[in-house]
Amino acid sequence: MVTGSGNMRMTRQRQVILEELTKVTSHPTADELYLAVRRRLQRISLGTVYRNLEVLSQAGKVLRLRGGAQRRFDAMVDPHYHVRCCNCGKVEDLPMQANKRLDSAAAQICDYSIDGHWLEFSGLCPTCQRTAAHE
Amino acid sequence: MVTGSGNMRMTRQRQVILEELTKVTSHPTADELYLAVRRRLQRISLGTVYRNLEVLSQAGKVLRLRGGAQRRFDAMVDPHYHVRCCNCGKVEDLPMQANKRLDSAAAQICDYSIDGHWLEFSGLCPTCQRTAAHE
DNA sequence: TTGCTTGCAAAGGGTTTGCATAGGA
DNA sequence: TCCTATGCAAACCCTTTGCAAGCAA
Repeated sequence: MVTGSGNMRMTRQRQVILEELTKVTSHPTADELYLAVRRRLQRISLGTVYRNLEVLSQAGKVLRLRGGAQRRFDAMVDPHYHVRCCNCGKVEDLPMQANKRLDSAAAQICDYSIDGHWLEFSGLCPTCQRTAAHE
Repeated sequence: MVTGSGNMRMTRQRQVILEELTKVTSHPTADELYLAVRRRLQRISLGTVYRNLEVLSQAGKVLRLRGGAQRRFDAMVDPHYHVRCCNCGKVEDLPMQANKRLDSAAAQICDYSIDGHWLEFSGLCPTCQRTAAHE
């Protein structure tokens, strides 16, 4: 297990980053989160946001999304799935329960010790569907 | 559909890139592939490799893997799943059939027009399991 | 001949890092 | 006090791009 929250100091910056991330469901990038946090801590630096997101995700308090060109983050750390719009890149949570049976199935057909999976759907979001229809 | 192979010229570079990618199952990065291709075409540039991987993936002849810090590619374009070693980053194919029912399930619980999904397992590869055991 | 492709090199953009200072515990 | 965390800015790394020359069709 690599989920030790260890001796992590709860600094004001770290706290505000976590609070702002918890406020939204938009899976912001580090930069988007930086903009939000800066409204409360004017002197915070982007580097601090990156460093804290790294620390927080190692402590299991933040989820780092896979895929996409840019890294995205989520304060919802319970296993869940996502949909990503293949046109605008938006990512949303899916109210679908993570299926642990997939892990056992995978474990049976390969020699890895499976500890989880990532499932992401892709498609057009409603907005982009409308845009596409007009073309 | 955006899968037109269009009027793509089959240049020597493009052909060798595709051939070298087809030879391996290691899901190489652009740079790794560049090294392999350069053994046959000494003057090829990394930019050309990137450009061709982009063109080939838009033509549906190459699969661009998601996730991970670096982009990886696969000549196996039929839908299939992967396992990624969370220690060394290696990616392998899984002999597991892609489950289309997942798409319908997702389509029912969100308003995206789903056109596919990405399923990737994570765990320790046999090599890293052994390394971990010695510590 | 036409215009897509290439090699080269520079630019881009997101993320990481070194360093002196600040500040939790 | 002790040591981690911060702000700042430079460094990094992968990827993209502009341009003149090359080459497939």
